[in-house]
Amino acid sequence: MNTVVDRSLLQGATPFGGCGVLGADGVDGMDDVLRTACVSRYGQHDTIFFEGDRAETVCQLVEGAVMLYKLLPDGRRQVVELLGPGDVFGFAQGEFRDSSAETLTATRVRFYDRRHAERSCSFQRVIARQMLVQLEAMHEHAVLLGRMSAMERVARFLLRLAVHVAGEASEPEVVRLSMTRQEIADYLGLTIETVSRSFSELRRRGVIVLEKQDRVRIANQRAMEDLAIAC
Amino acid sequence: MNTVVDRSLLQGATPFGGCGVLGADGVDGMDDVLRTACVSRYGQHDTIFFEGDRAETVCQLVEGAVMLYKLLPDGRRQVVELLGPGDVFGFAQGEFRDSSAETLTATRVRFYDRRHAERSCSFQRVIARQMLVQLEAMHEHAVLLGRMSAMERVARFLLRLAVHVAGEASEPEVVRLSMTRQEIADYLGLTIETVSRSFSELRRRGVIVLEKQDRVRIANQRAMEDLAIAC
DNA sequence: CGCCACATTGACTCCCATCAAACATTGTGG
DNA sequence: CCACAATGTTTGATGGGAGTCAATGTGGCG
Repeated sequence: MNTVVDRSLLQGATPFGGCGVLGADGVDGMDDVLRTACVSRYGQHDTIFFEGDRAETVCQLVEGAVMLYKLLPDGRRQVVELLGPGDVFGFAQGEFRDSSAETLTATRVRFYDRRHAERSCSFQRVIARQMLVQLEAMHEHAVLLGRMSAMERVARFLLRLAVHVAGEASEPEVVRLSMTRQEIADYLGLTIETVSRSFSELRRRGVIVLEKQDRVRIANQRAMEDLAIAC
Repeated sequence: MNTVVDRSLLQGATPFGGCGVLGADGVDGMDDVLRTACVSRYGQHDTIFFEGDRAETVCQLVEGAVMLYKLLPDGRRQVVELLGPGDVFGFAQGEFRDSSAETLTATRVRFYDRRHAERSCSFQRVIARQMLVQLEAMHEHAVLLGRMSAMERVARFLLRLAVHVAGEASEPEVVRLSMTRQEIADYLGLTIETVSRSFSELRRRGVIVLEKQDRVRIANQRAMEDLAIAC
């Protein structure tokens, strides 16, 4: 007596990607969750919600890319997560969102009612899975932020995007950033100048080619991996 | 027809603390989960598991404190999480543990069988909750690692411990670290010397008093909060 | 006491942030 | 179509915060 579950709910992974997870079992509130879901479209650099907003929905990225970030009172910003199709976000522990969400590209987002989501077993399963994937990604990122040099951070960032794009059909080893230098800097815990200098240095060494400002070809995969320290 | 659930399963929060969560509903595999659970004791600085170990259990901290850390090939270490009573850890996305777990104090840990845990609805609910709490803590920590000065990191660290200890009966504003300077450094993304210098600077300014090496009295709460930037 | 591990302090270096200016890219309107 | 903002990026010069290396201090325990 499986409920019919939109397949898109059952994808999800983290930095810019999505892979399979299963769900949909016994009798629970899944019907409610799906019945109350709705999809919205966003342009590039639109805000989906702000840190501190009341968290009445759970969001799932259907298409596009989203970043979550937090601000310090003096304006310093840290991008805490990059999300791709299938990823779930905006699920808060307390009453309010713990970070802001902004699109990196044109995007479609599905919203579920939080009350219903919390009641549904299948949904909890998907959430648990998602949170776990994101948590492990955060552990990785903590190592990057706490222990890596600027060059290592940038190399790892590019390599990671490359791996996640690899699945897609587009030319291999050409990564589309779809982030400004400032956004990359705020993700990697660096300044825009340091990110730019790192790109230039990689270009100088022939490790990458900047096809356009937001398109990077990885010319020397091996050198890249050495710089990123085991990836 | 509620199954009888050990209350300890239903606690859990993150940095060194635990607060309530509910669980235990309908018919699911919770019985199995609990029947297969067992508790182990550890001394101080014991390893519970290593990164890369097969992840066949899910762990819950009953008593004590545990840190999760990751190592880079060249030996650099990043402590990615601090856990207290009630916290769940060691739940892996894939087949292997993504980080190592080491006790900071004498500890009791309950182990659940992963297969059973994945089947149980109640358990999934607890896991989802736990992952969420930890994920939000990681977001906070990413800000610290990516965007804060050494002094801000140390101040925030102390203040955070103080808040979590506050609930307990012990003297107010006296924080027990139960971590070496090296462990603190590896958590905050600093070196041992920088941590030590920051403590000394705080002492010099009269913001803290070092009662013993691992006991810190926060003498000037206000000054501390200013240093930690809104906490 | 004297060892041992851990912590503190000092001197020096270097990576990255900061400030500033030039350069590139895109879109707009004359 | 080009001039020209407007935004985003790169490059340069400089300084400071934190890392590194080394020596000294300190507390715990056999």
